[in-house]
Amino acid sequence: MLTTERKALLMAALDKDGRIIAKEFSRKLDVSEDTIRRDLRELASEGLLQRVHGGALPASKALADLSTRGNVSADDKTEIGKIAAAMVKEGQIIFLDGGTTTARLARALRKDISLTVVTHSPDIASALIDHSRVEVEAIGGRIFKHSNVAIGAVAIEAISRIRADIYFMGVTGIHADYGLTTGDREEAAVKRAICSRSAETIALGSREKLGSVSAYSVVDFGVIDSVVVSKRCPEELLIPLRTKGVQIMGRST
Amino acid sequence: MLTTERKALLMAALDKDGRIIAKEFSRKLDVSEDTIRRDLRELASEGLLQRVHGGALPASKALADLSTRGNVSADDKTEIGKIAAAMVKEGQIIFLDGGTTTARLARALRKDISLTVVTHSPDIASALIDHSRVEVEAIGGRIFKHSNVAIGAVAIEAISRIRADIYFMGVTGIHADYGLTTGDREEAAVKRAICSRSAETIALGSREKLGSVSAYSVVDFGVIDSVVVSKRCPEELLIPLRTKGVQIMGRST
DNA sequence: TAATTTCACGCACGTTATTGCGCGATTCGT
DNA sequence: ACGAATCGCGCAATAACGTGCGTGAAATTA
Repeated sequence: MLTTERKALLMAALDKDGRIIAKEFSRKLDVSEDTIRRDLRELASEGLLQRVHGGALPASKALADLSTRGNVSADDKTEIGKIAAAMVKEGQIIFLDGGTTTARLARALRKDISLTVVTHSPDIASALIDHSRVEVEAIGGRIFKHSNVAIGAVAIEAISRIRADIYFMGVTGIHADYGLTTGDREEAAVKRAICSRSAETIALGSREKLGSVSAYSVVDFGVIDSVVVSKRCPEELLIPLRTKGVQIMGRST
Repeated sequence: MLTTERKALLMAALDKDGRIIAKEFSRKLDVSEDTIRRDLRELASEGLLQRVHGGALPASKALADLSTRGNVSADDKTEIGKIAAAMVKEGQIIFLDGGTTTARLARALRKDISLTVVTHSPDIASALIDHSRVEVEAIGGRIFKHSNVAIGAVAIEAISRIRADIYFMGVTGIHADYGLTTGDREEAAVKRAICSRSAETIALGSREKLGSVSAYSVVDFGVIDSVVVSKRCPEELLIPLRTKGVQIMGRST
């Protein structure tokens, strides 16, 4: 049984059944579960399927995709959202990035708080519909499907007309040497534009972001004022950041 | 049964029925109620649904409107959405209004169709995330909470830079004498702006809209090209419109 | 051909996730 | 206000996970 052959069988089965259960295939193909898991991991890293506990699902299942993405360190993100929400003061103008962590922040805002939220994420805009005293200013532009935010020249132009008190930035990588990074060039450009229009920038860093690096640099430390992390976050991940003079928030509370 | 799969089923059921009853799913999927409750709790913490005693409901009112249960002329809207979606041709640029009927239109679009959708509704933008070949252009501006669409000068300015093939307009009133009307002055202004930038304007009229009038006039017949109605719609409601020379679509199919 | 490298695989181990159940608290319907 | 249904939480058993390591086969090199 060739590796490639086995992977092809896995993909075919996924296509047919809409799901793969690792254990089943282990028996069916008479290889160890580890091997199947390895295969699935590799196929997942190629984006051909979506790895889940117990097996795999099609990659295209946006629903499964979204819920899984949100599930990575979910408690972390909720906590960070709460901490960040507590930093917001009545009457401020804040900019909220797209992403699951900022979505938590939006939900963690007091229902009766009165402020202005600017966002280029349709999801964030929709999430704030229940906050009757929160004025929402949506930034338009071409929607980047991967993260569901508006990007491009139109978005950047619209951002340049805004002035915010705080920008809560979501990134995919926070690294002492490489600064803040994200997976898309245009998204990075938008984040930079927002930075330059905000009095204060605060990055939200759930555990898996710390110490990791993505393809495109957003800004270096120094541009951002602080990083919010959860209490759960191991101290050793923070040490490199502290040496860079980054203010860490949410630890001592 | 994979955990993720179960969650996906829950979301699908919520989408379809507009509610989830924990006990029912416990039996249907043959797992304990605790497991369902846990799933629901987790999905709720991700903002994907709203937890209630006994089960769960859609996360937001907007999403609740999309479910077929407990909605005014829901089937009507679904049917109209399908008819309108069938009018869209590959490669076109279409403008989608906010509202539940246009949301159904968006859902009714073929998953593999390739076109550009312009919208000032965050909900519509989010709804199209699964349509990987649909390019979404979001119009920014101040969000009008009542209908959750971008309005104001910023929105109108952004609209003025777009040129669309078809505008699918949602209104709250369609009346032979008063034309098309809606409940907000600024929303009416936005609709007019979109009209003027679209080669063709098609109004979507679920049954309860026909013959009713709202406070603010959008446009008169003559500006719009046709009205889509459902088969269920009583003929007598249409007679006044026919005398005005409005083209009625979706009846003879 | 013999030595060496590369690779796939399975196994063991410690870690994490999932699940059902019991319990006391909360909420709902009457 | 009261009984019943539902809830959240902690616990323990089980399943699944990732990783490091050893083995042996295949490929490469000398």
